[in-house]
Amino acid sequence: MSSKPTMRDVARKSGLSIATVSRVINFPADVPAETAKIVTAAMAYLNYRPNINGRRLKMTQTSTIGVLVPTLANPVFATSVQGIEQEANANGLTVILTSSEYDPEREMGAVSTLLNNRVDGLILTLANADNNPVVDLLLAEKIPFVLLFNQPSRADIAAISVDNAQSAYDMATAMIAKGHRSLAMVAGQFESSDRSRQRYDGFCRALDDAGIAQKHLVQVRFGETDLVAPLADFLCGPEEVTGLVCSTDMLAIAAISACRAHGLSVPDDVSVGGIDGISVGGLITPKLCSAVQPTQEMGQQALAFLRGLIKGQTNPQSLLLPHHLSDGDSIGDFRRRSSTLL
Amino acid sequence: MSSKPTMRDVARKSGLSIATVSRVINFPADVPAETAKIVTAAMAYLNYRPNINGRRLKMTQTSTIGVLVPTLANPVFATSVQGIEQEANANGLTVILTSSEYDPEREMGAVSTLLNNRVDGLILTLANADNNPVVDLLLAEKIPFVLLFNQPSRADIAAISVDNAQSAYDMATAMIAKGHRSLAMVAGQFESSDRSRQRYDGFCRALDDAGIAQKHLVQVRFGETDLVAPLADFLCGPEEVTGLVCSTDMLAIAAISACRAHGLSVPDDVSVGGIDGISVGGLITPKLCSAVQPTQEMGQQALAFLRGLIKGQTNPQSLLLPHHLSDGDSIGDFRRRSSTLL
DNA sequence: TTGAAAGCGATACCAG
DNA sequence: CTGGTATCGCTTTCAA
Repeated sequence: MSSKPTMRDVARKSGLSIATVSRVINFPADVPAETAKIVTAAMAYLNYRPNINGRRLKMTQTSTIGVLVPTLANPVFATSVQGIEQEANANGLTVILTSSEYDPEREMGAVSTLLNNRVDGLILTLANADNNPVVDLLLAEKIPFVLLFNQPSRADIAAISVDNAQSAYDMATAMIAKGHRSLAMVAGQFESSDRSRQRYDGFCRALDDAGIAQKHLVQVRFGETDLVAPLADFLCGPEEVTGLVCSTDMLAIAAISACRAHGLSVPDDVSVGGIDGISVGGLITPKLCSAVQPTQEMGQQALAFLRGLIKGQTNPQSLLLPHHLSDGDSIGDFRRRSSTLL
Repeated sequence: MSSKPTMRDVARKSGLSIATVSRVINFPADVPAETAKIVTAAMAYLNYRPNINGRRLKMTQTSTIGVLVPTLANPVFATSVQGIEQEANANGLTVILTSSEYDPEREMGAVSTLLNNRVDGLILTLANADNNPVVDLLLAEKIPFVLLFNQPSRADIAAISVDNAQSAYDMATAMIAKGHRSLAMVAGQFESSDRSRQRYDGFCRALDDAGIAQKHLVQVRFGETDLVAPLADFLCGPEEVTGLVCSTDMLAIAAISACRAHGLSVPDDVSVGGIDGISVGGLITPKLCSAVQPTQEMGQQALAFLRGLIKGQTNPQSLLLPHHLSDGDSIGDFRRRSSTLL
């Protein structure tokens, strides 16, 4: 009485068998409407609630998927998880959420938890997609998974991202075309973001192709949002630059604050470009340019892809979403997109 | 062989019983080091991974908690979930995530899913905390839960929030003190956010107390981020106002964009104030004022509170976090706080 | 210190 | 169309 009613209780109440109760829940079509009505009434009367854990134990599929992101404090990941959640909800899947806090060491633990839960598949954003023990484990255990935002070098791993190196290359090249000869890249730490490294590689290649030898790099620790000091040398010190290429929109926003703090007007005195999984944008004097790839949709895509893998209808494959440079205010777009109600 | 190893396999492999295996997993202290070593070796050899669903079925506690937020696309909720996740992780709890998309109709379904999962407790941000069937259900079934950001009128419901009405009152009052006589409130739809209504109430009270009869209200649909048209009447039309009080930081950001689009400089031509679960801030000419209550910590607090409820060590109680008006750039602070690495 | 065995709640096979 | 029953993997007495 005090404890929750089970199928057994419903069966007793309705004078039918537990097997029949199970049928009206799972295969209503296999049961006469009359019978179904009796059972349904009993369920309602008892306030019955199927215990999904019983089902999970019995079935091979758990209808559960695991998600691992660095942090939800970054809107890029948060909105992608929102997309995953939406798509999961539409397909009767339950989402278990974990985060690594950008710490590669914590990834394995988080994934272990997920696997102990016997998730049907995983969607992950890892610090480093290559040479990652988590990836090896998943591959070995043949658990379906798709990487989100990571761009692994192996092509037979399921992944959804933009071309990180190329997008940075394009942005730097565009800034160079506008006349900039002295550029700095603002990036996250490579250990906790392979995207950063890939984008930096693209940045360097662009400068090489333009015959610019001097490459500046400002690396920012995760969580660091005050770029006033880190950028001092470049904005008003000896290494004066005229343009910044930022690894992410969030860094670009922070960089803009720093520019203003140093008395520079953006984008008049300095140009700032931010790259994201969602957007490749540059503040290029005198107009800003950007292109937005909604991360929410990327999340939905990732789950759709994962569902295909789980059903065995699809093969793992790396998907590169197109990126564009176009006119518009990248940062403004970003902000506007994020602007929702509390 | 093809299927995952179970405790039975480990027992067989180690020549011990399944009960002993269970013991080394759950009560290592109750087992001789020698025995434990054998079992551990067998587990490693077999690549054993406990199936949490078996345990969940047997135990009354599932070590799982359910979370429901309107959306993760709003950084306020996303960071709070991040805080929950962090705290859960630190306590060996698994988080199941759902979202309502701001649709009150979807709340019950989401909570049902959570309850079917037999979560130990819930953390929820509801459209309306009062007269909510979800709350009634949870109360009736005696499932521990804590509301986050909601400020229910009943005091015996666990909740963590700021004083919505009072914070809006304070902000409006501060703006009036600066000389503003014509103010408008920018708020979300009341049906999907009781916070909005409570804040609007505070706004009205402030105007009443100041003897200002004219109260302007601009209500914005969820997802709407372009306030140029909605604010046209107030920013350059017949109803010219000199200050905007926004229900959330995100709305404030959108409002600022709209001001600029209308050729107004912020905060010279117009003042904008944003209220959030995290912050009560106003852009008050000539200086911005704000105070930040980190939502991430609110999430952590919520989970800590919930754990107390689950253990029966605490009683449900409504907690109001203090809010402040102080100097600083509310919007800038917000952005800086959000600025992390991809 | 260890093991046998009884469930936890649901699914699904196989008879009736 | 319906019901009995074995089973999923694990926890937890109760004996040995």
